[in-house]
Amino acid sequence: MNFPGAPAMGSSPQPKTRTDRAYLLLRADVISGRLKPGTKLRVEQLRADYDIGATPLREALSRLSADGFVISEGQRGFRVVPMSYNDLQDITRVRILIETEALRDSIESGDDVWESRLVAAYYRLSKLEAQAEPDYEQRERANEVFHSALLAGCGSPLLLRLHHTLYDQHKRYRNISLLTATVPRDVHEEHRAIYDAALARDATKACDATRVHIMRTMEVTLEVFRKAEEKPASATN
Amino acid sequence: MNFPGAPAMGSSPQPKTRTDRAYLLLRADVISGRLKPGTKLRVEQLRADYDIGATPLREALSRLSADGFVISEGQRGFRVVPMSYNDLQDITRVRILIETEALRDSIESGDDVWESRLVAAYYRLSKLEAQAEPDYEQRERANEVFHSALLAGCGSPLLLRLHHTLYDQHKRYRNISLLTATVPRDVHEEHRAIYDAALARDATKACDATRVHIMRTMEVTLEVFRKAEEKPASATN
DNA sequence: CGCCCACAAAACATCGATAATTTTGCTTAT
DNA sequence: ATAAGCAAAATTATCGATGTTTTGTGGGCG
Repeated sequence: MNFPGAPAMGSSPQPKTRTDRAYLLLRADVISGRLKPGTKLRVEQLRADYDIGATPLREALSRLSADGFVISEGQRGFRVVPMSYNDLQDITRVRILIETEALRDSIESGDDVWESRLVAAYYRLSKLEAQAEPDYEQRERANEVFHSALLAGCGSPLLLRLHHTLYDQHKRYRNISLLTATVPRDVHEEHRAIYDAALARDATKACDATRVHIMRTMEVTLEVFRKAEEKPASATN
Repeated sequence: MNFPGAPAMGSSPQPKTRTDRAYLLLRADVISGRLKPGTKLRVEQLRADYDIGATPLREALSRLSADGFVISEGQRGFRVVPMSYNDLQDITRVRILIETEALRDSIESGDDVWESRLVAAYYRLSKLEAQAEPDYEQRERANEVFHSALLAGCGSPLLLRLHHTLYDQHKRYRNISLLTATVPRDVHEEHRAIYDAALARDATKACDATRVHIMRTMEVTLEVFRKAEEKPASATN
């Protein structure tokens, strides 16, 4: 009764194996903040929460530890990687390094397809950013698509992979700051600057704009984060 | 991947957990070339070879797949990451990016301890490189220690971590080219240039020298690698 | 003669249970 | 009362066994 299987549906990535599902779920929960920094990840607990066996869970946790989302403490289990002022600065710094390099490459070697995809992504993002009543969920996704589109022309799989991981690690910090969103900031203008420079094939200008953009993002986040650090309401669960 | 900030020590005498041992053994065997590119990693086989249960092995393989040493193919098990001309170029490029950034930082903020360790590492490396009858094992280790010492002053844990992984991925390519060692090359001179610039606190010059050094290493390896690619003797096992 | 389907064998992924280790809580002596 | 030492409890790491998917092979049909 096992047919060769339904044709692949690209849009909804239903993970084929349980390890993959566990990986994606845990990753998403760490990034979204549902799993708080420093939380101990007891396998029994996770087993109940996700309805996945211990083995695939441990495998997923192993992968995540290599990615830097959780830490594997000797024989004392796993816990969510803590967040810190210094860590955010470190991630930001490396992200700038990786992203500007990839962007430069992308701009210099991107073809027509790259351009048109970039235009589309920017158009969509602009529309969402212009909304008076923002849907953060969609906006976040559009933001991610836009940044990916910028780099898509880059010829280095490694750079893209690193960027993906760093982007999500950074996102974790950004997510906690969204809650307390604060400082006035014209994000759209920053995006526009990058976009214009990219289309004009001015790599240096685009990289500068990207640097500014990422730095500003970090600064806003740092602000919120420092406050949150003073009164730690983290669940030690 | 879990490693302390400590400089590379070849062998962790007794990894605390079996997963760790499996991880280190597999990693070493992939890097050394004992496990050939593309080889299918059958769990039963590994189980027999390393005398470690299936669970820790799978966890180790998961970590390695996140590190980029093996690939996890859907429901079709694991295999050693293939090697290719393009991959080497990609790794080299990113390694240069990461290593020069870390080096610049290190030079600008390294203290006395950093300096003295660097002197020691260079001294040892020089001695080994001057030997008429080279011990590649030791030389390789000294090389690693030297490069680590150069970067040790860098304030970014992330950069160091990335460097460590990239260095080892690069090493894998270098190892296969050692067998067919060929092109005349004054490695010591390249090291000296980096060393002198670093001690003189000339970051730009040191980065340039590093770039040259890494590029030369890649070129030598590419040479050998291209030949090997023509007559593929790889085990499809 | 070749292609396709069905079946069998192998390998992978997963589960439940066991062994080993760490943490916790309690007792006792200073 | 406090700190050290021991014992129980919780939790992790690991193993052996079981279900599923994939792969290889042979026979039937066009």
